[in-house]
This record gives sequence, C-alpha cells and structure tokens, in this order.
Amino acid sequence: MKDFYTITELTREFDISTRTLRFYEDEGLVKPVRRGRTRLFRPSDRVLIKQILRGKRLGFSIAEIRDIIEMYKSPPGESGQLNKIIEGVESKRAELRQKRKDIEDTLSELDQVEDACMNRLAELRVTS
Amino acid sequence: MKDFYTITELTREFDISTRTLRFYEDEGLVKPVRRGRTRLFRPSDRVLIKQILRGKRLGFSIAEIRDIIEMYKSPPGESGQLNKIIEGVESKRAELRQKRKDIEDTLSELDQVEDACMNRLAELRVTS
DNA sequence: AAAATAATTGACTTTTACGTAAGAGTTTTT
DNA sequence: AAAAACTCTTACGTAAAAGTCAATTATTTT
Repeated sequence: MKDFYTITELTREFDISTRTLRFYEDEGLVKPVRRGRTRLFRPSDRVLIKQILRGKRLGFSIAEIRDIIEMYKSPPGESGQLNKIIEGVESKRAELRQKRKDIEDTLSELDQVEDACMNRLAELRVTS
Repeated sequence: MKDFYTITELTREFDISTRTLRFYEDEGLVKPVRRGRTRLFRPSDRVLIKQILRGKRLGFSIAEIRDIIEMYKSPPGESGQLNKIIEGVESKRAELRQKRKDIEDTLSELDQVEDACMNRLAELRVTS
C-alpha cells in the first residue's frame, strides 16, 4: 500500500476534480499532509474519499456525510457522549432503512415496466 | 378515495411547501387541473408526488426523477421505443443496486460503531 | 359586511457543491 | 533550457431546488 497519493492520482482514481478534493478539505472531510504547499493524501484520506463518494451516491449532503464520518471516528469518550453517538447511529440507520425500502419499491416498479415492455414486444411479433 | 386535493392538503400530508408543489408543476412532474386559477390535484398527482419524494430521498435530481416517471408512463410504442425503455430500466436498476450496496455497507459500518460504543459502555461500568 | 384564511403569479434571494479562470510557483520531460 | 505537466491560492460564476416577499384575488368564517 502506498504511503501517499498526489491529488491528481486520486482525481483519476475516483473521477473527480482537484477542485472537489480541495473543497472536501475546506469542509474538513479530509486532512492531507503537506510537503511545502503540496497536498499529500494518506491511505486514510483515500478511505475517507470513498466514504464521501458513497454518501453522495446515497444523496447525503456534505453536512450529513460529515456527521456520519464523525461517528466512525467516535473516540472513547464518556458515557453521555457514547449514548449520544448510539442515538445518532440509530437515527441514521432508520434513514438508511427507509432508503433501502424506497429502492426496493422503485426496483419492483421498474420490473413491472420491463414486463409490460416485454409483453408488448411479444405482442408486436405476433401481430405483425 | 377523494376526487381532488387542494394544494395545502398535500403540503400538510407530505410536509412540503406550496412553492415546492408549484415548482414540480413548472417542471412538468404533476399536472393538476384548475378550477378557475386554483389547482386541484387528482389522486394520480398524489401518487406522482409520492414517487417524486421517494426519488428525492434516494438523491435523484428532478431530471432523473422525470426520466423515471416517464418510464412508468411508457405507452404502447413501437419496437425501437420499447427497447430504448428497457435499456433505460436496466441502467436505472444498476444504479439502484449500487445504492443498495452502498446502504448495506454503510449499515454494517454503523453496526460496528454501535458495537464499539456498547463495549466501551460496558467497560466503563466495570472500570468505574 | 368585515376579518381571517387560502390561493394565485412573478420576481428576487439563498444554499449547496462544486466549475472555471487568473496568476504564479514547482517539478518533470523533451 | 524550454516546454509540458502539476500544483497552489484567490475569487468570481453557476445550476438545482427551493425559500421568501409582494401584490392580488377568492373563499370562508365570524
């Protein structure tokens, strides 16, 4: 595993722009180290980028993605803190389950559309 | 089932603003009939609104939602058209499956976070 | 009838998540 | 050494999806 990735290596791997990565840094989502002014991304940043992009695909905003990532980093902390985190996890989980249900519903509607198209195609082959 | 819904009935049911519903009309997603200038939404519009909101929860843009809704309306059409629609369905399905995988991955990471919190809490109860 | 409630259109504003361009410094390749 | 490629910061621009406000018109309730 590489120690560091340059910004363009990552833009190529994930098909995003340098602007996007710098934006994520501004937003505090990644924290590349610097050699001079140049950013050097560590493997951990790379993992974060994957998580960010996954969050984006699911329609989460940067703020929500930040919240989720914060959960992952959940430090030891004291009892109250821990219970807060667990609450947060519960709530995100509910949201994700809703999304999953939305997906199942949409998928089955798309199945119906496809069936209808197939039937119509079969009909066309007979009729014509 | 009601014949018509007023705009505010729907804003209350779905917790969205009138502006949002008018915006969806401008975008051609719903087509309420009019009594004078006043919009009257039919049950079919109500179903469309549900589909729009579901699409939004999944992070689809209005344009993408419009595409999906168009698929549902897929009319008889001729063979070429039908195949185009089937292609579209396939592609959306792939996208949805990716999202579903993203959800599963996120859910299991959240499970890990919760486990870690629970363990830490148990530790605290013993240690203190 | 007066007052409150709901509806309309139109226009301007806001937020998010970057895109794009300018100007300059570094490193690499030819 | 010159050109190409990569990097940086700063700053203005933009598209999407509404929010907000104004000025009117209907409808309903008191």
